[in-house]
Amino acid sequence: MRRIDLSSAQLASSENARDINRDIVLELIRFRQPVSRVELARFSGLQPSTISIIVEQLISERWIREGAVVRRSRGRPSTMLEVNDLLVTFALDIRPDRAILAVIDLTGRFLSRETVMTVSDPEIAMKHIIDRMRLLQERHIDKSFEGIGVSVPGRVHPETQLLLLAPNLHWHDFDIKTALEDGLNLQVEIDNDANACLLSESWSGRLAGVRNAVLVAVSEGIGTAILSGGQLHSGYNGLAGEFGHIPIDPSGPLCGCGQRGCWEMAGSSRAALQFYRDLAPDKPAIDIYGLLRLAEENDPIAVEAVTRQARAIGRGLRLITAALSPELILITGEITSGWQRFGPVIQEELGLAVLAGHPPHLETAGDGESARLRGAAAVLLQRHASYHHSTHYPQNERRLPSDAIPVVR
Amino acid sequence: MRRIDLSSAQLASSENARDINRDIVLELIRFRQPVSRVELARFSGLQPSTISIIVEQLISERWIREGAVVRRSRGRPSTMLEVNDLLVTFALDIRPDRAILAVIDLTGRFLSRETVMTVSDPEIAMKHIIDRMRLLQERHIDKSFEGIGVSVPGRVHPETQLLLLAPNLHWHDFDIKTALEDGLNLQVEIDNDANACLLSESWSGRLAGVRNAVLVAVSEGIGTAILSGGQLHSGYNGLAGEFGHIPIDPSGPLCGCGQRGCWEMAGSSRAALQFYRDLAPDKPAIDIYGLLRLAEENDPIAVEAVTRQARAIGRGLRLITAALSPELILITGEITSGWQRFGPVIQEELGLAVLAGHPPHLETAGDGESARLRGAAAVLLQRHASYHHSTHYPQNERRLPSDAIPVVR
DNA sequence: CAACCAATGTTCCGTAACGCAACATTGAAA
DNA sequence: TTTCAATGTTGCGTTACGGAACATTGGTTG
Repeated sequence: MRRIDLSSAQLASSENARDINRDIVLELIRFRQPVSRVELARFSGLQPSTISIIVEQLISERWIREGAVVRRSRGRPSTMLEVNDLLVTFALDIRPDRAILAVIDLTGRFLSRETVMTVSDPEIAMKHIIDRMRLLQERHIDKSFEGIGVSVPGRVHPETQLLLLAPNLHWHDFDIKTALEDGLNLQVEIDNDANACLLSESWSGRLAGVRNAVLVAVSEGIGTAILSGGQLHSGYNGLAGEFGHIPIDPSGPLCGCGQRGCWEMAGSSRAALQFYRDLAPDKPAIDIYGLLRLAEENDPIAVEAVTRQARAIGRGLRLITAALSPELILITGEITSGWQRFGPVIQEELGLAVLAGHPPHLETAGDGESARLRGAAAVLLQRHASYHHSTHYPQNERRLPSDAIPVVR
Repeated sequence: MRRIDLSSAQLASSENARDINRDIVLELIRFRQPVSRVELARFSGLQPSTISIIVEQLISERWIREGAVVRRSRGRPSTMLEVNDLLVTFALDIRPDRAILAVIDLTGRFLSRETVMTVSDPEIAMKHIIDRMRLLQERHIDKSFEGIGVSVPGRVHPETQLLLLAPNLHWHDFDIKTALEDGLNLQVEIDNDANACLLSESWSGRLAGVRNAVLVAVSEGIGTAILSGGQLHSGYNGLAGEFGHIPIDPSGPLCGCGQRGCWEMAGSSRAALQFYRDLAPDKPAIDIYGLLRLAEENDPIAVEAVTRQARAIGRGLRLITAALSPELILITGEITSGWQRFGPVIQEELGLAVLAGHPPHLETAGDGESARLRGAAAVLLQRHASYHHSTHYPQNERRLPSDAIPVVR
């Protein structure tokens, strides 16, 4: 299949081929390390000669390094290649009530991970975070910090990286990117938390071969991320994926967004707690983990509350399926800890899909916090790597005289 | 931005660059013809030497041809290049009640256009269509027919091109592609009618620079097509875009699909007629054009019926906006003929978007029938051109031994 | 214990791209 | 008739990848 939108396409030159193949090789090393050059040639389909050159480049750029020399029964021993774990990134997961700061290496391993503070005033919070980052840099003095990836519970403008929408976070009009860049002189990349989770799954190799997927993060609200054609769909201005505020029940309760019966108001963890309170107004207040524990202990009211939530989630997924027909739907959030019981409920509701074809596969994605942190790191590394290349091989700028392409707009 | 899904990526070689640049050049010629080689170099950013080689190739493949020699005040005259209008395609737009057959050249001009028949038995209908096509081939004996593009009111499997879902068309289990291929020995490509309309807009250059858009085809039902990242989003199995059956009003009437209050049941032309019948049960039956004419003549009941439809359309668009945040929403269908009056109603309802950022631009796309036909031609030409290249430059197949890439699936 | 040999990785050459600069072409303007 | 400005072509340098010959290496084998 050919790209449709040629008029805005970049010109191609032979360097493009190298960029693509280099990425493929790095990807292979990430997943198959330790791996020899000849194995890379076999796996990738590239010639050993080409692999050697690409590997030399990747080593000189410190993405990878030579490791053990492995002797087999016959022949020249192979020099194994592995990802260079001296390259690390900061990952910052900002939540409504706290922030998690981690140091993650290229393989996705956590070198450190700490809860930083209760967020109140963004200025103070950021100062605190920057101080902690300086300490971590000193502690990992042998590592090279490539930048800072940030996951936020809100929508971020793809260009300016300013917060556009973060109802659960009271950090409006605060420029996270600039604050961090000024504080540490590192590259900063910010993205939505659901997007980060999806990127994390992609980075981990789980989405290999999957070109259309949706990740649904069920927590206090519901956030979604869309993978379309193997790419994150951020929409114009980065606002895509707000399925959480799609009306699913016009007779439902009023949502903070002003509409009635948003999906969030029935499918989120907050909604499950509300169901529980409605069903058992006299019982003591609990949190979502308490509710799930009760449900696991077969407390009928708790089971009913979470089942209602699960049904609502399933109904929303049906809608997403009609809209996007993804191959795979990934769920993260607290409800995944009760998956054996409530996964089938969601699946059943999703299976009521009215249209032809199989419903999408439904699976859980790992722990939300780790996923968001790894995703934040992935966001950074993706952009960082691109930037890296483009400085090595300055792309020809396509000259666009004022009358170049008729943009009918 | 870098592609996420590298593990399924094809290897790149220098031929890729040529393919991309060749497409860019052909695109430029399509939009700027007649155009000289030097102009192409200026517009594209490629060197004149490179352009010469690419142009030579395109001429030898008969995509373009040399035209007039233009003398300017000074210097060597330019040899203008233009798209070769001897290359034509069949475009077939299958509708529930009829089929339209056209011959379209590379520039999108119609060389012929006729309504073929009332569709009943697909076997007979197809036989009739093939006969007409043979006649047209004889009539345009000087042209070279590159293939047949087909637009159908239903979903088509991207690989097998079999009808998956066509509630309004009773052609189940009939293999259109094979029937046409066997009948005429031409390449056949089929796609959904909404996708065809979107491709037609893209082909016409209207979507230049727009990477996220949604087209909404409002007729008896509602069909949508999604442009994500500059590419058609067909979803897994080609079933994406079924927004028409998204529940928008659970208390609404029962839809043929078994659900209650589907968007189609309030936003389609059929719904507008139903509104009219409900409001004026005694008035004589009319069709949608009659209703729109009445509305234009300020018949209050007709105005009310179409206004209800328009509001429903706007509500659905709000939902699409929350989900996908497109830059542009295009509307086709009968209601566009009352756009001055009802466009603002839709716009107003869309403007109630609860989220940050501007709502998408809302515009009409041209006449549905022409768009579907041009889109059908575009579907064919896109695939045809890709095929063409791949035979000229056989891509290296990427060897994938059984243990090549860990597909965690 | 030395020659063998199988597997790894490198080198060298051919081909296909694009960029760049010198050059050829052309015909009106001076 | 000469000049010259604009178009288009040719030839060379660089960067890709593919392919085959070659170098490397160390256990295996006689």
